[in-house]
Amino acid sequence: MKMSLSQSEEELMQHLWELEKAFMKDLLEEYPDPKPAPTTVATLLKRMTEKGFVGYEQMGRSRQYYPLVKKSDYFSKHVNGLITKFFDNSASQFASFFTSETDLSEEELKELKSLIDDELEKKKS
Amino acid sequence: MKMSLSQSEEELMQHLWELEKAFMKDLLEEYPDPKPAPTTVATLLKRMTEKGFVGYEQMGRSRQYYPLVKKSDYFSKHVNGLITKFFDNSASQFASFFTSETDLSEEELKELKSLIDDELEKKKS
DNA sequence: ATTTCTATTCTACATTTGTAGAAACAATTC
DNA sequence: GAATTGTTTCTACAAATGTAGAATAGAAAT
Repeated sequence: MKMSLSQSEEELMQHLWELEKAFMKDLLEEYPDPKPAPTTVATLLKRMTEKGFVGYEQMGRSRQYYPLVKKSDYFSKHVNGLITKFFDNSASQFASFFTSETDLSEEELKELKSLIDDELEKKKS
Repeated sequence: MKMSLSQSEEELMQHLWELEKAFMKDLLEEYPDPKPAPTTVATLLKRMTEKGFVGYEQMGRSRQYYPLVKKSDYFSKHVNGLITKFFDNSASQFASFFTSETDLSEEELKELKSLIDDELEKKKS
C-alpha cells in the first residue's frame, strides 16, 4: 500500500486540515473556481481513505470526513525526507542552507534568532 | 511540459549532482544492489533530458551527462513549495516550526545563531 | 408520488511513472 | 573477423494519478 499522497490528494488534504471535519460539499466549496467535478473529489476521498489518511463518520447517507494524520506529522515527514535526500541527514546543514538561501527579512531573522534562544533555554533546563 | 522530477528520476539526479559529469556506466555504479537494468537508467536519463534537467556532451558513441539545474536551486524550489503549501507562504513560520520540531543539538543551534548573525550583517550592508 | 438534489460507487480513459526486454550498432576482445 | 560489451532508442506494460461521466439510491421539495 502506497503511503503518500499525490499532488491533488495533498491539495484536498490541506482543505481537510483547515476544516477539521467536512462533508464533500464543504470540501468542494474550498476549491477556487473552476472547481473540480464532485465525482473527482469523491474519487480522491475514496483513495485517501484507502491510503489511511482520511477517516469519516457516517451521518445519515453522507459522511463527515476528517484527517487521520496531523498536518504537523505529515509535514515533518516531508522535511525529514528533504533533509535526508539533500543533506545527507544533517539537519544543521539544512538549517544553514535554509538560512542563507531563503529570503527572510531582517525582522524575520531576528525573530528566528530569539526562537533559537528559547530552544537553547529549553536545552539548558 | 512537466517541470518536476519523479521519485526515481530524482534519485538519479542525486547521483548526477554528486558526480557532476558522468557516463551511464558511472551512474549505474552509484546504485546500491540490486542495481536497476541499464535500460531503466537510460530511460530515466532520456526523460530527464526531455524535461530539461539534464544535458549531455557527445563523446564518441556515448554521452557524458551533466545536470542543467543546480542542486541548490532545485532544493530551494522544494522548500519554497513546502513553505507555500504548509505555512501559507510564511518563511518565518516555517523556520519556527523547523526550529522547535527538529532535534538540533545545542552546538548546532549556536552555529545556526551565528549564521543568522552573518545574514543580518549582510542585510545591513 | 414525482421530481430534484446530493453523495457515493463504478467505470473509464489519458497521462505519468517504474521498470525493462528487443533491436541496433559501434568498440573491444579473443 | 566473430563474439562480446556498452549505449542508446523503441516498444511495452503494469501501476498510479488526474479527471470525470453514468448509475444508483436516499432525501428533500413540491
